[in-house]
Amino acid sequence: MTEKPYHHGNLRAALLGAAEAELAEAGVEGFSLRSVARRAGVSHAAPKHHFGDTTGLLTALAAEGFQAFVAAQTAREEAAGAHPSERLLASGLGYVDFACARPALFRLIFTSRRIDESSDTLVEAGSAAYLHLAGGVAAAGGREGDIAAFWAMAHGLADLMMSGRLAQFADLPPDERDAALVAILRRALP
Amino acid sequence: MTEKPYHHGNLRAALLGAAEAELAEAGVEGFSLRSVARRAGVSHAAPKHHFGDTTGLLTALAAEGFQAFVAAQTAREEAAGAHPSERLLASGLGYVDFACARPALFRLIFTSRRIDESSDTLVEAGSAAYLHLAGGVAAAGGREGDIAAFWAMAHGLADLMMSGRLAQFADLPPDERDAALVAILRRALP
DNA sequence: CCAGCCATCTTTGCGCCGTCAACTTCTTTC
DNA sequence: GAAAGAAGTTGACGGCGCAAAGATGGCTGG
Repeated sequence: MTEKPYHHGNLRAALLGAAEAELAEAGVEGFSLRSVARRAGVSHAAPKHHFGDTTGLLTALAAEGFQAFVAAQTAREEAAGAHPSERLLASGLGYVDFACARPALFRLIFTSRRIDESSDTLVEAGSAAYLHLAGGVAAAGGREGDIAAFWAMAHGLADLMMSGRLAQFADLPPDERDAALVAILRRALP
Repeated sequence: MTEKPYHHGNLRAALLGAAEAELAEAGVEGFSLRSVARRAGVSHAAPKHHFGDTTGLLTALAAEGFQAFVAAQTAREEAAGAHPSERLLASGLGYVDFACARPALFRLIFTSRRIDESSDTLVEAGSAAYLHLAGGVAAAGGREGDIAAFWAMAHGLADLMMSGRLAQFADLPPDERDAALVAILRRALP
């Protein structure tokens, strides 16, 4: 019955979980390190040892976010057929999925000034995400310029969907929504 | 020799200017109302009377931002020819121009949770921006679905360019850069 | 087995921040 | 020309990020 052991045991993971919850509720702007600590049931200075400061925590969260971001794309790809173009389109749907499901994390990753862009783990995770996309485009017969085109289209759709600016699609039933998005994504295909 | 008159005279405008400078330097995350007041040379509580709170100030700034955003697009359109499709493509370049020239304002407008989305002036300014885009797409022979496609492409390019993720284009000389962007935007044309 | 080391967490303190309330100064209006 | 109200200031409050120093307890070498 260790009610409140002095040592948490797995505080790092608990803080990351609390941080994402905090991020989802308060957004990057309202993010508070002390609030995260309260969520995890520890003192307000406890995060320091694991992450240094707010930037450190958010950077670690962003690195994890990139992995989940790629996973969302992969999940869609695996549900698609074997045709490379279809898989790339599915990947685009996964891109949008992630943005809509975890908007605060999406924003943190792509537009926050509160993360350390030079962090090794973050750079690595971000590069992996880019390589995943570039690989998909290449498999679909795309060349260098096609990467930017498909990326921009998928990213634009994701960002607008996430911020509720394409309500016309958001209100559709899932399969129709996906079909509408694919019809647009297809324009950016190689 | 009114060294420091008690009444500023045009504090509202001065605060808006200081706020954009603050935004550009500190970003939405690091934005500080007190710092804005210091920039304008007034007491820390002076903004209250004009904008209420931080959200009020940022919301007013965002509304102005939307107008500048449309202006950036219009400037490009007027430099383009008379052909509707070319004008729409030029508008897309203006979209990207604005994002790159005033990234913090772009972020404030599109992805900040720190503005009052229900503000009348903001909604009006945002609607005007949307209608401008929709009008351009319609003039180019586009239908309902084409709006989302072109918007997403322009927005995605703008967001990625702004955050330095398309360095391949950013490093190009202006005309080549524009040509590369137009080549991509063209895919989203009706 | 136990002594000490070290990672982990808490407490305390500092300055900055946003917001509010009360006050002062100026302008406008009747 | 005085009252009324608009425009700024001052002071206070709690919350925040961060740093330093203390408390706790797991772990390792003897």
